[in-house]
Amino acid sequence: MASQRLTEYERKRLENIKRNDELLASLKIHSKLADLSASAKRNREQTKSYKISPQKKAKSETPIVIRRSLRTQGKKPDSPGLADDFNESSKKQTTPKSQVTPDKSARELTPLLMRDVRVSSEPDEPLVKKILSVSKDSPSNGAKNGVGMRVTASIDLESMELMPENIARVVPNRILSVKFFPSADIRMVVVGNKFGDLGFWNIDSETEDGDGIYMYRPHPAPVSSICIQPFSMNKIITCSYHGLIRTLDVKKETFDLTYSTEDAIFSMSQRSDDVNSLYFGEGQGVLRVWDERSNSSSMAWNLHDSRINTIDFNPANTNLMVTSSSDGSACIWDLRKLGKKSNPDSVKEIRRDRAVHSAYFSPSGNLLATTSLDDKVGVVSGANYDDEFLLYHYNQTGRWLSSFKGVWGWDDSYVFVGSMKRGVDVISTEEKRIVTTLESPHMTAIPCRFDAHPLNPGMLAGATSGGQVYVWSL
DNA sequence: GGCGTTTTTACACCC
DNA sequence: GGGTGTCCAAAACGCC
Repeated sequence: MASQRLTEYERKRLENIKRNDELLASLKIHSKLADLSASAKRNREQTKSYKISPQKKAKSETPIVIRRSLRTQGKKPDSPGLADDFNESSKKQTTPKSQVTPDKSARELTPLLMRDVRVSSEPDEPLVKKILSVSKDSPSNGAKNGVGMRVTASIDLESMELMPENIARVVPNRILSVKFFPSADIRMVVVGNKFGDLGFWNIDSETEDGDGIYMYRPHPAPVSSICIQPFSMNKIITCSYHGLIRTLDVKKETFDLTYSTEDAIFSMSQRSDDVNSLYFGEGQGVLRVWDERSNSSSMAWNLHDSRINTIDFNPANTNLMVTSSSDGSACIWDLRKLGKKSNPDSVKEIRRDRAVHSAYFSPSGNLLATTSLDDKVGVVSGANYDDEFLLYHYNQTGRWLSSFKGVWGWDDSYVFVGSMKRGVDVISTEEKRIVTTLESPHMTAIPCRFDAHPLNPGMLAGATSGGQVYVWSL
């Protein structure tokens, strides 16, 4: 039975390898064609796009898919013949084994050099320089905005615009996570895709360094979340379905290993007032808190019966946390009352008929928006979040698209959520309806995942399942 | 509650 | 501009 399975995976693996080779070959040809006749092609090919480094391809593209498909299907990753496919040079077993991950192989515990996992042909220097230049300024950025590092503003939806130059294909394939650098000084977007690629797009730097697009492969499986430390932006934390949390230290130019587990990590978040703690959702409903100072994890709480899709904190009271889960609920928790029980009581449970893909507190903390597979966007309000309105919103993204997650803008007025009709539906919490849909002829795909720029009102990034990023601005 | 099965269907490429 | 191949995820349902 088991050996039959393995044979099946081996077959699929070979198919995958072949397909990836073909994909990469076509990309290579494509980029060469683009160089030769850049402006003669269609609109889609004129937009900025990542460029693959030829030397990195064979090494980086093929094995990744294997480990991912095994992992996500719950198979042991170290099946015969697959153990040494990632990085042959680091087979040494000298790395001390972490108490969290007794059976991880050594290669995964070693930090990855940025240049070793670089997939794009762009050199690292301009990106590193840029990030280091803004991370110096960040404390002043934060201070002027007080708690939360977020600007509150009322914006005019009509003036939000998607300019053609603010569109780029940052990575190949499906984007799962998108995040702006929390700086008012640069416009930089970071995205994570299904293959484990991390893409950087410096929107303003096309003259200095090509399209300003950089791509790395720190993970062998989908990048489920990205956190950027607002007070030290040279630290970029990423987590993956493969069970690893890696922290990119831009100063050291390494992707360090922060945490490792056998289970998939589906979500990750930080409290705005505590940069040393990392909250993440692991496996089928487990929440864990990682303390960076002690380099250890707290006890694990069993908050849900299925995967935790999002974790968010109330900006006005970061002791209040909300989790959304595929068990059909979103729950609010008081962190001071989680206690020692492995199954603590929630402050409030919001039930939905099907999986809840997101739950986010509004900028003031007074409202909370959920997006669920029962085709609803819900907004709860009131002293105990007991008042609720539910809005029909078609959320059947199917197999090829990342699920929709409605995000807040820059005050409590609007929730932005992807539309299957190639647009962004904007829900007014006051009018309790979709008041407008952001549309553009430049959008060739459906934006699924969003991030509202924390310091730049009106600037919204939308990421697609084809690796594109759209940035609206005022 | 744990499992196997069924269902969903957008996008990019290529001519 | 239209046809075709990708895809092997995730969730719900049915069965025991």
